[in-house]
Amino acid sequence: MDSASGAAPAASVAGPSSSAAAAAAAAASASGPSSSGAEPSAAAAQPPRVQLFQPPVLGGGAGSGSGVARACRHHAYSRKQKSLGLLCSNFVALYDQEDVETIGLDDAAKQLNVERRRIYDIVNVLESVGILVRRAKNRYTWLGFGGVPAALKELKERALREMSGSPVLPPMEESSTANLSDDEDDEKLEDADEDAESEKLSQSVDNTSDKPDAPGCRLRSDHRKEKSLGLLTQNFVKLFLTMEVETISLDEAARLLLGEGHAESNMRTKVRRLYDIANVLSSLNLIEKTQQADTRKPAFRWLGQAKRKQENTMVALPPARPNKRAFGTDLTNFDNKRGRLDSTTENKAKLMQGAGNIVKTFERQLGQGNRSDFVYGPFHPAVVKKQESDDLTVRQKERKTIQDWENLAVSFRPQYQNQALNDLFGHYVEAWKSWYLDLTRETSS
DNA sequence: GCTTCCCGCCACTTC
DNA sequence: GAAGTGGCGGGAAGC
Repeated sequence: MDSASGAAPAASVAGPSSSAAAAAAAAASASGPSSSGAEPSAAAAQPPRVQLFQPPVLGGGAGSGSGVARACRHHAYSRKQKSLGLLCSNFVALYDQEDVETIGLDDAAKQLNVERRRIYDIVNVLESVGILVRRAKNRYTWLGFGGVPAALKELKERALREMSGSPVLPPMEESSTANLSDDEDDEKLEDADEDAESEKLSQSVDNTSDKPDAPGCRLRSDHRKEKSLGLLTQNFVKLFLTMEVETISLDEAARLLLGEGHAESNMRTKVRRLYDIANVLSSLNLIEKTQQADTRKPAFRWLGQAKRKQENTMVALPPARPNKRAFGTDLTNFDNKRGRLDSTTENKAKLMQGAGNIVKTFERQLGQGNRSDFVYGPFHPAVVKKQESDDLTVRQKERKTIQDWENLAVSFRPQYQNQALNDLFGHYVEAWKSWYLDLTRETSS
């Protein structure tokens, strides 16, 4: 299959960033839902009805040999056209319709003209933020963006529960012991060490959705799950949710999620995955790429729902992103070598620096004069809030939220094994405290 | 030269 | 045993 030749009239890669997705969305709605609630079989048989941005097919979906694919690479190949973010936008445009209920992976792969493997990536991330849910093999149920707030809330609560001092693991939970034994049994010992050490967030995953099978299998699948993209996504999001981190670099995130003292290769792998996740999340407008103020390192800022005006129109339009790189245009130029992650002291210094930045941004938010701009939670309806900013009920709501936060701060007993995380958290507690005091004074007057 | 991230191999899981 | 799932890291595009 010659790929490049068939390259559909790419809805303009060069066009306005969102045009591809927008066009996709428009086209999608014009031509009706693709695999609407219809029967799986029926859906699978459908030819593509939606004219989405069609990247040249390379070595994928059609089962072409990778050699051919690579051979085709020379002309017309552009990563931008095949990015996960764009794919995600198209995916959302395709399925975010009123009458879409179920999604078949095959169908999706076919419609989007990509290989299945890529669909798994997208779907795993989407599932972890509640946009869809796996129903059966090959079948997902589309929940849409309406499912996001609940998912995030759930995520946050879970994270808080995990961190809230309750003994590291629920007795019956296999998590950490399992991890341990699993790791020990694992043939990849070095790997295991790192994992065992770094499960602070991962072990959290009370991913009980799976049937309690034979213990042996369980260990293995747990181990696998612990490294899953979905889980990593959740933990990444948790960083934003629980700590209200406004921006975080992928390096930091990887470090936080992985813990210190792990192999560099592990870090690299983690960061690679985080790139994947970040691209998807940013195409959902849940995060956006920015730069850390002083280090000028690329980082991601949590947008949550705050910036999403209306659920329905919020169909994954990448934030003014003329091209893939634009969203990360200013690539870091910090002249560190890859090995930079090895030095623990340096790590620590950097983390603290990062924490400083985060606190700064946090403070910036707080001190922004008109506090009504502050978004308490990821899904606080910022727009409404603005309108009613001087409304008493809003004040009360705020107050309640604040109290919630305070409760959190008080009841919280984060037990990060990672010292840096502890330090980081300390900063937040301080920030919360002063903010809370300040606000209490105001609201009660 | 470095960052970003696509691609597809292949191990593992599920049917 | 076959099909589905997805971790993983090589290596190339992009800057």
